[in-house]
Amino acid sequence: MQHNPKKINSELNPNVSVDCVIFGFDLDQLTVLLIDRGEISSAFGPRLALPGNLIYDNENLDMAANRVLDELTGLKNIYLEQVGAFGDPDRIHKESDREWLKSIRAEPEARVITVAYYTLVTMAQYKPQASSFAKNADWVPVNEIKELAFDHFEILQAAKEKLKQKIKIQPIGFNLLPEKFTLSQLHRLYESILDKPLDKRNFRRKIQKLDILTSLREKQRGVPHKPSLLYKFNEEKYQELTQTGFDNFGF
Amino acid sequence: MQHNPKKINSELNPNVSVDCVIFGFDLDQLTVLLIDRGEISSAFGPRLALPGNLIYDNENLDMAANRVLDELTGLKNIYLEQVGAFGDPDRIHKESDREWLKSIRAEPEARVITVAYYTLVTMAQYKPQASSFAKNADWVPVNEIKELAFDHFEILQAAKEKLKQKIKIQPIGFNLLPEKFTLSQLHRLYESILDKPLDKRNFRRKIQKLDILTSLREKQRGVPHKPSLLYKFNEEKYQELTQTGFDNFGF
DNA sequence: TAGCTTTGTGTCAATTTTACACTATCCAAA
DNA sequence: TTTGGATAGTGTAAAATTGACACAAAGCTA
Repeated sequence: MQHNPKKINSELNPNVSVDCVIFGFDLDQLTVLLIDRGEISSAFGPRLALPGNLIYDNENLDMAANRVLDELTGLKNIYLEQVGAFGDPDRIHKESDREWLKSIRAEPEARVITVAYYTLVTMAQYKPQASSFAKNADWVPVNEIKELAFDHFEILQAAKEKLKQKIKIQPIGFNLLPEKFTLSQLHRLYESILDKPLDKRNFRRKIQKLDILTSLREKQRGVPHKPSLLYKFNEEKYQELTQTGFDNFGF
Repeated sequence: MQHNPKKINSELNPNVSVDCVIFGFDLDQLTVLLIDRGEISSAFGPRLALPGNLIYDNENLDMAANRVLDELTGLKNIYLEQVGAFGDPDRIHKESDREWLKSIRAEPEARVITVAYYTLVTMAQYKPQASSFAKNADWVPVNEIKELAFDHFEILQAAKEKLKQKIKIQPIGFNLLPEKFTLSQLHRLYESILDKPLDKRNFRRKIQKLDILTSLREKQRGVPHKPSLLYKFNEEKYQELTQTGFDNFGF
C-alpha cells in the first residue's frame, strides 16, 4: 500500500508536540510526574510542567510520547493512553512561557498543538532522572498542584477525568501499586482517584469478587497496628479483565 | 495573561487537520456522513472519506472542525466531541491518497496529524450539501463501509467505540432521533450502537425509569401493524441527566 | 499492661437485573 | 369481511447486587 520511496525528513515538527501525564501513587495520594523548568521561568510563572516536547516528522505520536518522556525523565517503555489533543492558538503564548520557549525552541512563536498522553506507574519501579531541558523531574501530589506551564493544568484535569472514567471500566488502577500491597492501600487508591470515600466493607467485597487478587501468606511488618495481609495480582485474570472490561451499565 | 500583540498569521497549517465523524440514524441503522472525493481517486482507492481538512493557524481545533464540516457538507453549529489524534507518519501516503492530495493541497507531501471529532445528529434536521472539494456528501450505513480514504476507516472505528462507551454514561443517543419517535426506534438505535440485541421489555423499563421521555397522545400512522405511541424528550430532565451522567459502576 | 491504631469481617433490606410469552392493534390481501 | 402478517405493549418471579452499618482482633508504643 504505502510503497513510498520518498525520504521523509526527520526534523522536529514545529507545530506538534506531545505531553505526558504520568500518575503515581505514594500509598496515600495520587501524584504526577512533573519537570522543573528552572529559574528562567520563575520570575514570570510556574516552574513546573508536564514532560513534553515537539515530535519528529518520522515518528508516530505514541513513539514520540515515549521518546520525550524518556529524554526528560528517564522513564522508558511505558504504555501510554491518549487523553486528547489540545490546540488553543494561545496555549503557549503566556509571557512566562514564551520567555522559556525562546531558550529551548528553534521557532518559539510557532503555533503548537499538543497531544496529551497519560498512564499509571508504580512509583517504586520508576525513578525519574531529569535530563535535557528538565532541571529536575519529580512526583508531586496532584492535589497540591495549583498551576503549571502552558495549558498543562487543564491537561492534567482532563487526564484525571479520563482516569476516573477508566478505572470504573478496567482494573487499571493496579498499575499504581507495588507488587505486594494491602487491600487498604488499594482502597485508598480508589478513593483518591474517584475523589470520594468508599465504604470499606463494600469495597472489599466488590474487589474480591473480581477475582484478580491472590492473597499471599504474608503480613505487613513494622506497622504500629494490626498488620494487614499482603496481596498480589493474578496476572492472567487481570489481563482477561483488562480485555473484557467490567462493563457495568449493561443493558 | 496572554496579552500578546503579535499578529498570528492565519494561514493553513500544513501539519494539522481535523476530521469529523457525524453519526446519523435512519431509523433502522447507524449511518455516517461521508464525502465523495470524485473520480480522481477512484482508480486507486476508495472515493469516500470523512469530511476533514487542514486547520488555520489562528483557530482552535473545535472551531476548525466546525468550519471544515460546514465547508464540505453545509452542516453548521454542531457540538463535536473529540475522538483523539491520529498521527501515523504514513497515514496519508497511500498512493491513491497522494494523487488526490496533489489536487487539493499546497504541500501534499507534508506530514499531517489529524484530530478527529464525532457527534450525533438527527438526519432529518441536517441535509448535507457538498461543496469545496467534496463532490458529494451523503449518509452511508456504518455497517456497509469497508474502506475509506487515508486512515479514516480506523478513525471511524475509534469513533464508534467512543460512542459505545458514551451512550452507557449519557443519554446522548437521543440526538439521533427525530423530534417525535417511538420506543421501538429508540430501542433499535441502542441496539445498533451497542451492536447487540437488548431485551425489549427490560429496555423499555430502563428507559422509562430515566424519566426523560414525555409520552405524546399521538400514534404512528400508516404502518402495516399496530401503531406505536410517539414520544418526545423532556428537555429539562435530559439536560440535567447529561450533566450528571448516569454513573452506573459506582462504588 | 493499657491504650492507640488500623485490620478484617457479616447481615439484612432495598434495589436492580434477568429471563421469559401472550394479547392488542393496525394494514393488506384474499 | 375475514384472515394473516407484523409489530406494540405489558408483568412477574427468582437471582444478583447494592448500601448501610459495628465490633472484635492484632500489632506497636509508652
